[in-house]
Amino acid sequence: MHKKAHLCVYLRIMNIEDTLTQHIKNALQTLFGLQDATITLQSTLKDFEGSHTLLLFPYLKPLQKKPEEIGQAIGDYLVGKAGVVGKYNVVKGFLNLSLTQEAWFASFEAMRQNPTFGNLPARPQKVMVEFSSPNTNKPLHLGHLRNIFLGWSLSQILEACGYEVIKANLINDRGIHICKSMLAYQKAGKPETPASSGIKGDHLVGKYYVAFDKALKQELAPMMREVLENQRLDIFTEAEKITLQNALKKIEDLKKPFAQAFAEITLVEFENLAPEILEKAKETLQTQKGFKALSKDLEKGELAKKIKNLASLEAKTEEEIGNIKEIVQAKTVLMQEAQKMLQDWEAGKAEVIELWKEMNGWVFEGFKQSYDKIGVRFDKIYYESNTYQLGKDIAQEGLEKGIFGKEPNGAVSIDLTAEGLDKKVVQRGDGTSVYITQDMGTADLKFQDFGIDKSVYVVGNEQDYHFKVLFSIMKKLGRSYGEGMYHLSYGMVELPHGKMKSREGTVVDADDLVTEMERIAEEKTKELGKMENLPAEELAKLYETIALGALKYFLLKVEPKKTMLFNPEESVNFHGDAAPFVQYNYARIQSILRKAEQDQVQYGQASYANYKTMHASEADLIAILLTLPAKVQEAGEQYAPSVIAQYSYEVAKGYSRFFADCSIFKADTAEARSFRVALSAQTGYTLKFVLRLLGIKTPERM
RNA sequence: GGUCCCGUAGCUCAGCUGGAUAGAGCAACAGAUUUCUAAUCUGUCGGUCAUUGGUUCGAAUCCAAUCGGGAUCACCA
Repeated sequence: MHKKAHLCVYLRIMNIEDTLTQHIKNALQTLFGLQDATITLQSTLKDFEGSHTLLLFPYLKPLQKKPEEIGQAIGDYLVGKAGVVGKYNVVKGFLNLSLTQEAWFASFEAMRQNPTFGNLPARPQKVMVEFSSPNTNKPLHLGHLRNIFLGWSLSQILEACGYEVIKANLINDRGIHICKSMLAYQKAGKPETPASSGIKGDHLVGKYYVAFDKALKQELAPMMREVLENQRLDIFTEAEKITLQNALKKIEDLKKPFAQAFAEITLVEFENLAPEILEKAKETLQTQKGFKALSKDLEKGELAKKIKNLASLEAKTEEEIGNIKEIVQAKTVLMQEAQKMLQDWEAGKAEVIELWKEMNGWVFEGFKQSYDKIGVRFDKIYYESNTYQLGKDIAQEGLEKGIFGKEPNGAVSIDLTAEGLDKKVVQRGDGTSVYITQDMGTADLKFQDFGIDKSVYVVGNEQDYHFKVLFSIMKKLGRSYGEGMYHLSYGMVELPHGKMKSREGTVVDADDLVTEMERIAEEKTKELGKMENLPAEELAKLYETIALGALKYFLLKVEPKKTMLFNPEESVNFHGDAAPFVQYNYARIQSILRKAEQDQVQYGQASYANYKTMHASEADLIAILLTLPAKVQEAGEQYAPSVIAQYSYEVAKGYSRFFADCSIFKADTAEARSFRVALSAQTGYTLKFVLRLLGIKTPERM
């Protein structure tokens, strides 16, 4: 009872912003009779004295007074009344407030007393976060890692925000992609297994996927030549012929403007350029390919314009060739065999199912190892082989409700043009599912399974449109969770030379990357030579903690929707704005706490009750620590782990500065020493808290 | 072509519910350790916030147009 009342007092003082806001409201009303004025508080810029700044601009007009006048009046009121504000200064339209030492101590104490500081009150809502959702034909790569880390971190953040969170993974274990791997495996004719080959299951299956692709290319090349050069179309249906002829005509039509534009270019024009660009240009001119890449290297000007024009013509031609390829590819023996296998799978043909189960089993085992390694697990795993037929009843339901309509051939569709979207088919004319059919069904399944209020999808931004449509449909159908659907859309991770392309072997494999990061972590640790006394087992754990931390932080600190660049040579830093720096500060704090224990330094409130002269970096650090709940809330509301990542760096930097400015065990007074240990402990709590939200571990020493 | 996203320092990124002199890290340069972890701290250098116009007391931030980059526009997934 007593304890509870005690806590309430603290909680009231704790939120300085709320307290200040309330006092300022009172001031405005008492002094000027202003009701319900908007109050904008922001943190004070470095160069000015104070910690909180009130913007006075909004009051200038209604009060018809100068900002200095208003600022002084409010400032005087606050200093007189509140006991929170010690002094103030007014600069132009800004009222800078300095808090009293008592206010800092009181808020610090409140924070310390709250063992779950940073967690928001529980709310009776369930949210499912679906992430990872891999295909089972190849191993995880860097792009998947961005997805997985985002999903995991968001789950932790939402839990801290008080939601009950279900982490779900929807594995795409069926379809043409896995049939390709299966077919290649079958054809290879030797009974290779992960055990026999020593290759991790997902990598082994990926190997056969690549093999299929290679064989397909070989088969396709002469066929494409037949079509493109000899225009022989006898193997195609009439409808296909028409499409192909159209495409061929377009390509033909593009040739003349291309040749014309090409003729206008002379090598002389390139001669002023850097030698490496000249080299590139020569090659491009010779092969008449790669104009797009070349145009990126050029400065603005006449020449760049010409090259750009060529690049655009080249792209159009390539697009047409792509269209042709799609049709021709379907005629290859390999693709037809793969399609046949898919049909057999759907028909439940025993030997196909058996092989499918075996190979998927290998992949799942491989994925499990990867997930374990990066510290990720799921509460629920869905398999698309179980869900891909779902959603047909919803198509029916939509028809009955008049939300969907029928096409002449029986396809079910929805017209979303009123919302700026298009018409979308949700079920084929033959009654079978399309992609969105199963997503509708799965959305309902998730609700049936867990009674969720919100549903988050961590999926790449190439599916932005798809989710707009899906969410719109589920809302129209009146689903209770419809308003709570959110697409956490993230951008691609690009490499210095451009996109990752599995076919060109420029994919950064997730397992390889983690291993490489651990190697670097080991190298850096050894360079520093501080950890030589640690047993090998603990060292290995430390390397893993640092390596994964660096990688996760690197991928999480950037706003999700932005395309980001990954440069293997230099991207994942261990210094500055990076996880190892944050972890390092945590480790330092643990070292301090160990020493405090050893020296039997008390650091309860009583031990520093008489400490009065706080250093500026101590107050700054408290101010940073106090914003934890606000940061958690912001990150949750915006679905933005980047907010937490940036905050973790802010905390670490604040501590690092404090550490440099204030000696702890050699402090002038015992009070100062105790307080600084307490401040370190609270910082340690905060660092651990936020790093956990990012899925990053904290080392006890490093 | 329609729609959506992005464009901030040499590089990678913050800031974008409008507020002071646009911030960090990396890189470069100059300092700091008889001291609790230097994977650190302090400082210097570095910017027409893509461009133009508009709204406003005030715009990197909101609106419009333009230019660049990307994505997407299937009865594919």
